This record gives sequence, structure tokens and C-alpha cells, in this order.
Amino acid sequence: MDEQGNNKVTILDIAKKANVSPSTVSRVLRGTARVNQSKHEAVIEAIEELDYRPNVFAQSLASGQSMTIGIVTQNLGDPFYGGILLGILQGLENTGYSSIFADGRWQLAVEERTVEMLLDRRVDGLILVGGLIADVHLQKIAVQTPFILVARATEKFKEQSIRVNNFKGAYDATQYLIDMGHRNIAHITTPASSRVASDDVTQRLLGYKQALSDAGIALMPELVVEGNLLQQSGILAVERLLMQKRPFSAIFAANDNMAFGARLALHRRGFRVPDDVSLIGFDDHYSAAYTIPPLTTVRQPAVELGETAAATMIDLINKKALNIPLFEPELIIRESVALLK
Amino acid sequence: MDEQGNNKVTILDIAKKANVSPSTVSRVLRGTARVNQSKHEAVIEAIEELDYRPNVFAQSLASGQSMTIGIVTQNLGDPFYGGILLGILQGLENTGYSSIFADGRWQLAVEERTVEMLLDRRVDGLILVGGLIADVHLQKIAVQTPFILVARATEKFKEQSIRVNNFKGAYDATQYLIDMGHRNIAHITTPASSRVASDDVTQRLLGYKQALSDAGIALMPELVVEGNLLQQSGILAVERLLMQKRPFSAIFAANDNMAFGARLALHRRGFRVPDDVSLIGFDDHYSAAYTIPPLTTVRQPAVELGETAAATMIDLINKKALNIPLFEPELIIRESVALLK
DNA sequence: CTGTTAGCGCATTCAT
DNA sequence: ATGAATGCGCTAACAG
Repeated sequence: MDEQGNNKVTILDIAKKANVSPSTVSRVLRGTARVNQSKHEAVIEAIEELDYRPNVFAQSLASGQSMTIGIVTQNLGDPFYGGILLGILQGLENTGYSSIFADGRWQLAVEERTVEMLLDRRVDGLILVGGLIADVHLQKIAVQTPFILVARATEKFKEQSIRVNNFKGAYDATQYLIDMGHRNIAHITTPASSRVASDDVTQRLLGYKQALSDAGIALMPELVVEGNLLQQSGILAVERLLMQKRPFSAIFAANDNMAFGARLALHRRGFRVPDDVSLIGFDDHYSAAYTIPPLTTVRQPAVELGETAAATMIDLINKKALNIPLFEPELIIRESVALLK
Repeated sequence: MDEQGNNKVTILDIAKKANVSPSTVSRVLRGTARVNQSKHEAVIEAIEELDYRPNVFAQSLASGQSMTIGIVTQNLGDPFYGGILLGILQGLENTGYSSIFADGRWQLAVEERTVEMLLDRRVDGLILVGGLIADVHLQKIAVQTPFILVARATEKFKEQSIRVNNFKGAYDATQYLIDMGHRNIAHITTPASSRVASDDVTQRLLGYKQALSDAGIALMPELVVEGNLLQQSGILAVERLLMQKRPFSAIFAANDNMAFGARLALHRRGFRVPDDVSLIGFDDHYSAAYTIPPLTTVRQPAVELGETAAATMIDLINKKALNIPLFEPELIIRESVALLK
């Protein structure tokens, strides 16, 4: 037991107290070499008694390793990303690595500055959750520090990306609507041009198309409208949909946010969900179960993604072989979809 | 312009290149003393050409300052907390300080470990966003590292807490319901016992009571029910409310999550919002505007809270006088409240 | 297995 | 104003 938090205890102090050399202390501390049992114990004891805490800076300076991994976020406050972050933190627990966060706010300039900062701090690895940084820039980073990509477009860096089977998720959602009797199914996606950061959305579009195709339903181009993943854009998308004469009985939105907006727009126009229009989102936003009606959606295993990212990061640092699974999303059936009469 | 990210450039390299001593380089780097104009320029130039990046560990080791402030969160993924974090990040921008995050997950043990980690990393300051750490523990921390409290109960540490006028927010919300003709107004709060971490909620309860009292409306104890701030508990609260015979025409929930749950429960029981029951929440959850109907709520200036926390932290480190304002929340009127016929 | 010797890269006296 | 010297606390060869 100790009383003062004022920690000026160094490795030297405990070396003296334990009657060994500093190096020996360092050895038991890092487990980097075998040490005589009695000395080992003496050191441990001294550490406890003096309440010794290693100076991280000295350690890093001497070893060249910072034992920290940098995490770049874009959406502090977003539930899905939050789940990923949580998973990363859990995955890093008891590994000896700590994490340092920085938020890019979905602004390229901020993100780049952020990464610079992390690199300056000599992080041993980088986990990018979402983000806009160009592949060429990533390539430069790669020569200096290993990185993992989560929830981000990944043509070039598949091997170091944690990926979800968005195609499958979208396919299942669409097929479910078809099974419920719907034929005229609208889809809210994002503009191809802005899909740089999320070919996820592209995969969802493809899944939608494939499901229609497999069911022998012709794709109606007018029923595919675009938004920007924010709620507001779901409203506009539905406005556009309604302005066309092309009828539809169901909407599959590429994410829950847009589904929320879509529902509000439908409501304003006097259409009831699911009585008049069935609705499915994507992400299982944590409000989805508490909306009226509760929203059918596709859940991505956010926490697992994060945990895998962390584990993979460590493997990468240790130059172990990587074997990243493709995660399967899950259709969560709730009351926003009705059988078409 | 440079091409290789491989940075082994030290202060010595640029000293040579600029024909000065390492100390001089350090001086221009830190601006710690006047340096001859020409040498100054030479150093700057060398730095640019060699793309020199100071080694943060060496700096910290030598100076004793880490230039980082630790941030303890509890709710990665929660929009309100996310706003605070964003504000902190913004407030720290261009101050020379960087931030290192850690999440306590609302688990005391995890939180304590987390703080230890941050302390080991010699953070110059600590910002605790929410959290359960006991006051006595905080007291111990205080002797070692200055800290700021945000969104957390704060009997003992008022001077270093960023606070919101929850009383006023709740008062305004309740009064609004009264103005709309409601007399039988239910309130969903949390159990007094679990309010350790959030006397905020207590303040909301008091504001509710005061508004009733000021309007000459007697408080109906049966109309005050308890939840745990999660959506699910809002459902249960309404169930309990409905089971009693005591009629009510409006509900003011201590947060939006519970309001969402309440609305779902009302819906299931066949009550419409706002036709049958008016509803107000608290927090301006970012889905609140997109629910059906859009939810009237009280907005806390999350980002500002964070910014203030950051600014205050820096003042604290520099031992400047603190002058923290009490933040005023704002009633956001939406369609979930109707005039009582 | 263990002690000794050098640094890691920078900030900071101390002289000059 | 500026260079030389010293040390921050620890790790990593190097001997023994």
C-alpha cells in the first residue's frame, strides 16, 4: 500500500532496493530474459512497495516502440462507429497496447493532420475507421507504419481491411421484401461519385439489384434514388420518389438514417408505414427498435469488427500471417414491413 | 518537398545543416529564447528541407511535459457525448496539446484502470466525461494531475466542472406543457439511488416540480415514475403509468431515450402522440427530429461544453483563473406536443 | 544469468 | 545570443 501519488520512483530506485542492477529490473519488467527466481521476487516486491510506475516516454525512447496504436475516427457519437471503437478498445485490452484516438470529422484536411499527429507520436500501428484519405497517401503511410482499414472502401488494401458482406445484407433485405409480396421496391443509395469512401453502399445497391434479378423482377431505374446517408436526404429522396408516377410499395434504404428521413417524409405525405409502404434500413441504428413502427434493418457486427481490427493490428505489428474473415450482416425483422395485399 | 517518410532526422542533423548548435535548434523550436535572425532562418530552412519531426518522447522525457491531455469517455457512440468529445477535440486544436482517449464503458473497474493508464502516460491533464469514479479517488488524482469534469455529478468539484442548467431546461419544458393547457403532466426520472452519476436528472426533476408549483398545480406523486435512461425503461415507465387510474395528458421524460421508449409503449397501447398524449424529452438526440412525430426536447450545447472543457483544461494547466459559465439549455419545439382541447 | 556501458532525442543549465 | 555539457528514465548490446 502506498499513500503518495507523487511518483518519482525510477528503475534505479527499485534496483537499489532489490540489490540488483537496473538491467535486471528492466528484464523482469519486460520479461525479455530469464532472471533468477529470488532476484525476480525481490524486484517485484520492491516495485510494489515503492509503487513504481515505468515512465512510458523513457521506455519508448529507448526501445523505439511506443506500444500505442492510433485510431482515426470520423464519427464520434455515431452508434455504429461507436460500436467499432468499443470493439477495438476491448480487443486491445490486456495486449500491452494502448490506444490514442483522433477524429477526422469526415474532413480530408483534418484527417490528414490527424494522421500526421499520430505518426509524430510514433504509434506502432494505425486503425482507420472510415475516412477519406486517398490510396496514394495511404501507400506513403504504409512504408512508415502498418495500418488496418475498417468500414472503408478498400480496392487496394483488401488484405488489411475488415470487411462486411454488404452485398449479402442488401440481398437478404430485398429478398425479404420480395417474399412479402412486394414487386415495386425502391432503393435509396448514394451518388456513385461520392462513393469513394464507401463502396459498402455500392455493394448494397448491387445486392438489391441481384435480388430483384434473381426473382425475375425488372429493375426500375426511377425507383433508385440518391441520398447522402443523412436523415435529411431520406426526406428528399422520398419526395422525389413520390413526384414520379412510378408506384412502389416498399423502400430499402442504404442506411437507417435515410430510412428515418424517408419515413418522416412518407408520414407527411399521408403514407403509413408499413400499411401503405414497407420500409427497411441498414445498420441497426440503436434507435431503430424504438421508432414507430420499429424498423426492419440489417445489423452489422460493429463490436466484432472492432475486435477483429485490434487483433489484426497486433498480428500485423508482429508480422504474423493475417486471416481476416468476411463478416456476415444479419437481417433484423421488425414491424416496418407488411405483407402486400 | 520530401519523398521518404522514413524519419530518422534528429535535432543534431538539422543543427549541422544549419551550422548551429543543437541547443539553438531547440530554442527556435520551442521559442524559448531569442535567436539571431539569420540563424533562425537557417534552422527553419534545414527543418523544412530535411522534413524534420521532433520526437515526442524525447521531448516529453526531457521536459517532463507530455503535452497531451487524457479524455475519459463512457459512451463512445452516444450522440450527446460524441458532441462533447467533438467539442473537446476542436477546443484542443492549435493549442499544442493532443488528446488521448480511453473509454470506461460505465464500469467502475474499467474506468479506474483507464485513468491509471492515462496517468502512466503522464498526461498533463484529465477530462472526465461522465463516469463513476468516487470523489475520494478523484481527490487522489488531483494531487498528481489537474482534471475537469463534464456531464457528471459535481458536489465537490464545482469549480472544475462544466455544468448545464438542467433545472432551467426542465422548468421550461414543463412550463411549455402547462402553457399548452396540460395539467396532468407525468415525469419519467431515475431512482434517487442511482443518481450518483447524474444529479443532472435530479435537477430536471426539481425543475419539473417547480414549474408545476409556480403554476399552482399540485404535484401528483403517482405521475412521477422511474427509468434508467435507456429506451427500454421508457416503455416500462409508461406501462406503469397506464396501469394506474390517474389520468395524464402529457409526459416529460428526463431524456430522449426514455421518451422514445415511452412513445413506443403509448403506440402499442393505442395512444397517439400528440393527439392523445403530448411528449417532451431532453438532450435533443440526433434522431429526435426524425421520429414520428418529431420530438419536442431540450438541447444541451454539447459541442460548446466540450470546447469549454478544453479551454478550461488549458487554463487549469497554466494555473490561470477559471471562469466557467453555467450553460443554458434550449427548448426545441417540435410536433410531439399538442394544445389540450 | 547478470552487471556495465552506451546511447535514444531533446531540453536545459552553465559558461562564454 | 549561443555552444558545451549534463541528464530525463529506460533498453539493449556487450562482457563476464
